[in-house]
Amino acid sequence: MVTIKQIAAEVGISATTVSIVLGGKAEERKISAATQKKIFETANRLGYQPNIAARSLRAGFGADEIRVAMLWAEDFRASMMVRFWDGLRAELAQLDRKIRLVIYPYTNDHLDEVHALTSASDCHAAIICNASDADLEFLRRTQLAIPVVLYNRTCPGYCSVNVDDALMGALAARALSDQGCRRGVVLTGAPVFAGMEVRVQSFLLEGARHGLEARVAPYCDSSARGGYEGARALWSAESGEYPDALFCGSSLIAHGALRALRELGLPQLPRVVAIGNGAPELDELSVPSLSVVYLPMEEMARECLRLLMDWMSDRLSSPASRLLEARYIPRESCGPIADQEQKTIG
Amino acid sequence: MVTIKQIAAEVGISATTVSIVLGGKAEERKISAATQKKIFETANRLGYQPNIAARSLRAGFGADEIRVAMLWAEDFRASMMVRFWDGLRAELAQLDRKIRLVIYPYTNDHLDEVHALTSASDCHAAIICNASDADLEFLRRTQLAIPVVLYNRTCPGYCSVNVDDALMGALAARALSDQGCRRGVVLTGAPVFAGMEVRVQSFLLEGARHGLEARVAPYCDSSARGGYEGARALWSAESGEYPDALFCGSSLIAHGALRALRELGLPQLPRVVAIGNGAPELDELSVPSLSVVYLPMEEMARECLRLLMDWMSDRLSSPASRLLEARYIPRESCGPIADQEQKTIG
DNA sequence: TTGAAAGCGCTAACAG
DNA sequence: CTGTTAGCGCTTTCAA
Repeated sequence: MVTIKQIAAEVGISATTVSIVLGGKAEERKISAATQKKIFETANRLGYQPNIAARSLRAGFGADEIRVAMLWAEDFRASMMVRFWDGLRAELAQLDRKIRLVIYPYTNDHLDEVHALTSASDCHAAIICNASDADLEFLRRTQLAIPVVLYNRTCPGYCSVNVDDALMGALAARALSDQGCRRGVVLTGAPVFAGMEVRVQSFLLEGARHGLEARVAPYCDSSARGGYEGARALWSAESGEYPDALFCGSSLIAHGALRALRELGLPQLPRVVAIGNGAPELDELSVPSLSVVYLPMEEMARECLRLLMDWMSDRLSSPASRLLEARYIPRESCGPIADQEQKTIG
Repeated sequence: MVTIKQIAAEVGISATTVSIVLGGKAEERKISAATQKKIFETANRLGYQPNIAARSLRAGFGADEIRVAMLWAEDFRASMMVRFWDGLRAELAQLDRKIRLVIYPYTNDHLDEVHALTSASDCHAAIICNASDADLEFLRRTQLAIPVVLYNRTCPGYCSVNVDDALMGALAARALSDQGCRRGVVLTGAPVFAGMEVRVQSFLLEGARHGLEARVAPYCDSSARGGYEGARALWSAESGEYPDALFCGSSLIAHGALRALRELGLPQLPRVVAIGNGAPELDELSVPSLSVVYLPMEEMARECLRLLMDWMSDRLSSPASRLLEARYIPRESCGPIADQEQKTIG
């Protein structure tokens, strides 16, 4: 990288003068127009960019802030980023410490390439979201340079905030079976981590236990369009009796599916339950409104940050994990669970 | 802020040793357990946090990256942040330079408190989104320390990327009047910048010109719920003839309104057009699917970044503005515009 | 009108 | 086992 020293050498002048000119203080320091011109030209020619770290160090600014990285996989879940971000922001507002939150997009299975984790010179701490199995494997065998909390994943030696994936699947099964459903379909995207499969397996198991026979449809794209096309294909292929229950891996998939089912003009719509990972607002207003097993993402984000603060300030003697509760929220697409004591299920 | 020097002084030891211990190299450097203990205790007691700027400078890491701030107002538009962020990410992938994008949330009317803009020691450049009129006034009278591009705002002396607000309103009016609508309502949130009012005024004007008499409803909350409640109130209050056209200030508002209108069981649904600032995917799949005047947010984000790069590398001799095209996208909630030459409207 | 020197906080090399 | 020194890139005195 080109520095003011290099520019100075190139022009045949001192670094001080270069700093003055590039810092916009040429007039008050009465630097000659000729010198200014040469400096600007050279800076542009060499593609000079100031070193931010050097400037902040010198200015002393930002020394009091704690920089926390929010690692978010840049895939179909990008649209869900805001809920998590919102949760973190809400928690920040409560905290006394000055924290700067920085989003680090990363690619699944390439967490090992994120320099901020393996060096301590980029961030003070990090929250890792959406880790894939390969990413978890990397974490397991690596000693990171900074304290970290995992969102909805577990890994030995790490703090984490989780929901009970098995319970989520079971709740969905119970909701549908309690409404009298007997033939179910699971429509979901290709699993990117073990928990997704746990949800589905648990759904199948708990369903079977309550008279709901279900099968897993071919994986669809994890989007509204994926849900639309997936549901359309499923119901079009059906020759005999239609399924009376649909369990979707995400609310986006469910919204697409609902639209498709409606278009098909079926005599009777199946009941639908989804993992509620999207904006609740949209789930409430779809036609019909969407019943979900609600993923308390904002609350989990807040908990991640709290845990991280505790972990950083040594209030925790060893890595801790916290489990947050996933609730079933009945809406029009599927009625309530008969048994009030949801937590005993599974 | 507490530094390793202070810890060293407190313990009665050199800064080097403190650095070694806190850097996790105590074993290989054979620092005595007693010293380590004292250092850790003191660091915790004083609440030591390493100075990131000093570390990066020392490590030489990050010197090659350009840090760009994305300033986004933390209000109801937070949910729209992802589209913009996605657009920027797409453009980043094309660029040769190594750029680090950092989201800086700010509060409208308080842009002047964003230190990153007035000091050059935090970021190399910034993209300012959602500026309010007060924020623009601040920009007008201030000489910022870093190059900046404005998203969907204009301000003398600044680069900006815009859409034609008047055209957007006019397109909505044309779509509705071309479908034979005669009585319209505008449902929108309280305007946070002049462009929102321009859209509405232009809608009213172009409507009147084509036989569509419209009025502006009381401002609703800028959310799906706001649209739901707003539409419900409007149609419930109606005694005589119902409006046959609805123009919504955002797609979220429209989705709420659609749901409300459907619930009311009207003999005939009004035609609906919204400013398409949400995820197109959702507009396509609502019931009915939503016709919008599409705000090309991702494309605008990319253009912001391109403009910023040009501006920074001195390829522009003076601030430039670019205008992107807003298109009407007919879906089920309102048919097409008869005149193909949309751009001549207004 | 310009330059020399000091120092922001940290760590690596080297010396005891 | 621990300390001294130097220097990362930059800006701000202060001196010429």
